[in-house]
Amino acid sequence: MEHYQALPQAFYSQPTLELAKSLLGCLLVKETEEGLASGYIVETEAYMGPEDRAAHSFGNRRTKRTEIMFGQAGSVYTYTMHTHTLVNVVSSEIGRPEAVLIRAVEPLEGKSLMEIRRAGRPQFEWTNGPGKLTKALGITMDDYGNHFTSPPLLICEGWTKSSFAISTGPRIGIDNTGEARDYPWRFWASNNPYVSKIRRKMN
DNA sequence: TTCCGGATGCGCT
DNA sequence: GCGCATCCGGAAA
Repeated sequence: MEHYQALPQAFYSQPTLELAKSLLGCLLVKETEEGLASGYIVETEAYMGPEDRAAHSFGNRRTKRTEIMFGQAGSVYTYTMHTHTLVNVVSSEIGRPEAVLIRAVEPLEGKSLMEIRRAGRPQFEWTNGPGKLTKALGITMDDYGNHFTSPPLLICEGWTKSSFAISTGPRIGIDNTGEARDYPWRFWASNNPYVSKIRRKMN
């Protein structure tokens, strides 16, 4: 992990919607006792704090779980839901609880490890969803409150910005949140096979 | 397409 | 304390 150069703190000081786009193509790296695994971020969603009905921090809700969202940009916000761990990048200034959810990555290193962690499923299903990528990379609640500039969980420079196109659309899985449901705060690398599948909703 | 695991938080009793 | 909902995924039906 020594030869990985984490993006500097300054990277995280851009506005949340900008950060959500800037994170696309960056390399997410996790080291565990089993070994190192990494992938390029190909899908993100922005959660815009107190005014965003879909955010855990809506209305400045401040609990043990959301506490880190009020902390320094670049902090790791992990939470569990329905048995899965999801990972977010805290953004905005201290006291403004905004974050970017990492929804999908493209596997780069540690593929044999990922295959085992993902129970032998085909490669395109290792990391094409927020709960899947944490399992494949070995991201857990132990990462909560750490910072993406320090091991064992890093965000590093990846693809050059001009090498791929960015698509935009509404977020996934937040159907019961009023108008916030339709905000186009999901970003992904166009035509990338590792972007998560849109969950069919049954209205 | 339907069901449900199981941590977290909330609103109510 | 209890019931319910949730930024999901896998297996059953």
